[in-house]
Amino acid sequence: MAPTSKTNRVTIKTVAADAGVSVAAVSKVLRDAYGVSDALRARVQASMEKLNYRPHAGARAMRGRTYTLGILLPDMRNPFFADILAGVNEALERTQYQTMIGVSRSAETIEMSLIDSMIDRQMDGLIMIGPRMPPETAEAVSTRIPTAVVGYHVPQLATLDTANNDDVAGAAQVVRHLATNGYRRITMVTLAVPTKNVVVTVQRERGYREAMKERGLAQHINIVPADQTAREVQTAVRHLLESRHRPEALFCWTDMVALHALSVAKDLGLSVPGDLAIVGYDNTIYCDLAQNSLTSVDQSGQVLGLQAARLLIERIDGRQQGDHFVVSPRLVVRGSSRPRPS
Amino acid sequence: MAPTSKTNRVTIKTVAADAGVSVAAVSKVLRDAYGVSDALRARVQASMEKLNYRPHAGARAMRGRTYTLGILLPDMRNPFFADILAGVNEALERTQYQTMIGVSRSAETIEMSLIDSMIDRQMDGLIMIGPRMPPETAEAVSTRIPTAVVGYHVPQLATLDTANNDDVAGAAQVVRHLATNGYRRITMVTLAVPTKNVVVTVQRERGYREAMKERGLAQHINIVPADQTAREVQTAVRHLLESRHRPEALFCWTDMVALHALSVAKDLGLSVPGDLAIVGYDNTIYCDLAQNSLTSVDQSGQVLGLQAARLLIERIDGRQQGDHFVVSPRLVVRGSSRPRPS
DNA sequence: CTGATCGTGTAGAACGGTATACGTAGAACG
DNA sequence: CGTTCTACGTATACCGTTCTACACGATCAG
Repeated sequence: MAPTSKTNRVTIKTVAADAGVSVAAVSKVLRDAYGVSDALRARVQASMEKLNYRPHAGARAMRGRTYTLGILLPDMRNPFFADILAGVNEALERTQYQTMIGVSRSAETIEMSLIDSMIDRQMDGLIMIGPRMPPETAEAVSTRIPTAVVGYHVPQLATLDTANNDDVAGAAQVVRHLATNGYRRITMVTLAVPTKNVVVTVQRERGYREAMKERGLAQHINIVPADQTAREVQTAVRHLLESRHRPEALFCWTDMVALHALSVAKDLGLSVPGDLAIVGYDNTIYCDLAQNSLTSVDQSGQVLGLQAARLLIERIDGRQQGDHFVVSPRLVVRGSSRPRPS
Repeated sequence: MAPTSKTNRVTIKTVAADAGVSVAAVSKVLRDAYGVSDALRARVQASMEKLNYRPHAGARAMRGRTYTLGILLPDMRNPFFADILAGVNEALERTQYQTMIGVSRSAETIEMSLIDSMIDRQMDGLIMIGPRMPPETAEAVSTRIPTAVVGYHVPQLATLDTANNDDVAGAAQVVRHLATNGYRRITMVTLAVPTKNVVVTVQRERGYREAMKERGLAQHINIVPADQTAREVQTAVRHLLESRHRPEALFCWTDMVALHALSVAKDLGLSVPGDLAIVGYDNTIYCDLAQNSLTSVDQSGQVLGLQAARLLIERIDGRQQGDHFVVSPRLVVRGSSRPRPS
């Protein structure tokens, strides 16, 4: 038996009685609704304070808003997501909204079941971060609940809002930087997902491809997919670095992969960047550690999170057309991609 | 206006009508309650399936359970917490329970407001991970909502359950290992928090102190506090490594600190472990990367999470006495603490 | 002076479930 | 054969809010 301690919960009725007004009046004060005098408001607020009243979210969910936003995260391990969350929190600081996080472990089935349970819990809106679902599904979701999405390219949709960095440009910057520093055999390590244009990795692959052609390196284009797990990544990279035509540089779709690549390189006795340059994406805190000194693309996760939250609230408040925020990525050069000794 | 689309929501009434039974009967099936025949159950379940019915969490919260557990996390950046979450998820896989995560950013005020909002949302129970609050507060929380806590030492309390590793033993293992490998000036880098015995860091400090004395190194005992932020940690470590009597080894209370220490050491041109041994705690995924090769203490986050979830559900189901799970930590030796060259 | 308008507050029906109390039919029992 | 028990279902009060409809007094326009 869950001890709901029904004995003496302070409800809206208690407050109303204490303040000597009707329940409806208290509700109005709570919702900041029209038709309350300053005097009444003050009286009610004093009572709420005194009784330490807190509205019951479940009851609220029956009719109105819950003032809770759901956040869908692919995994807990990527520190980049922490930046995004920080931005979301910043945006919500001055509002009534709270967040609840769900972790999908990058599986579409878990993703969908989490979305369902967020809807069951009457979340007012949903922020999805790098979802795995196809765009039709995303659109379907957005018709059921106001939705904003980070790291997912669907600028054509009007039913949901997006916040992205320009992944094509970011990847292109990486390639140009490496090419300028004398690297030619640049291989990209990407994520093994069904090729859908909406996913950030596919956008980065495009940027990589285009920039390689632009620099006359088309014959060196090589995109290697690897799964999310540490083992998969390491075996893929190891295989690559032990091959006869070892790449001169690796462009990894995310920092975590780049860190694994650094590890494998070190294991194989290769020096970075002497024998191999490595570049990541996201510019997470680990890049700056001296033992990594990893060149990476900063896509301002905090800004993305902040904008996504802002857009979502606008939409909850009634906006109908899609709004799509884009930030320019910025290459942060560190030791792992210093000019190639000729 | 949030589109609550009241038009055609499938409720328990719809299901009851479709199955040709009463609302109460459907509710019984939902709750797996006593007094339903197999035939009725089957019929109702078929209807629910057909109509794609999903119970409304808010409505449920008014009287019964929400089947949702709140999880309180100090921060998103420590990968150790991902292990714990994995364990919790594992434990809940076969149950009806779902989780909602809140991040307190290590601030007691945020912590308390998150707890309040979890209670407002009628969570059936709460798992707190490494909370910052004093034990009296934790006890107060546990009287309001069934609570299990990970990484928080309050074995004397009966109102809440705990899952811990033996932090004293873990720290002692580190010191003994370093001492055996020839290190004498072993300094501990800990977290700057008000000294409360319940916190893991304080327990680890105790283990460090005891083991140092045991090995006759009492005169080298040195515990340096540093805040959670990257900058604070780095300046503290830098100050330490530039001092006249530079320590021979650093025992860091968590891996993140150890990684920063590695970075500072590399910056200062110190070789690890040649000039300085470094040991962390938690054995997170980063320890195993070759560029870190960090000796660390494994406290099986997954097991802790799993046990915490198990204990919490037991308590929700009515257990009154406290249950306290303890796992033995295991030292994982890597390159950063190899024997000292004499 | 009359009716309309405005500002403020109240009453009470939802909302979608849960849980209690109770009805009923058939079986078991003496 | 009457009584009690058991198994299964139903009717309905209730949970704590929101929100629509409306009441009421004061002010204002004509």
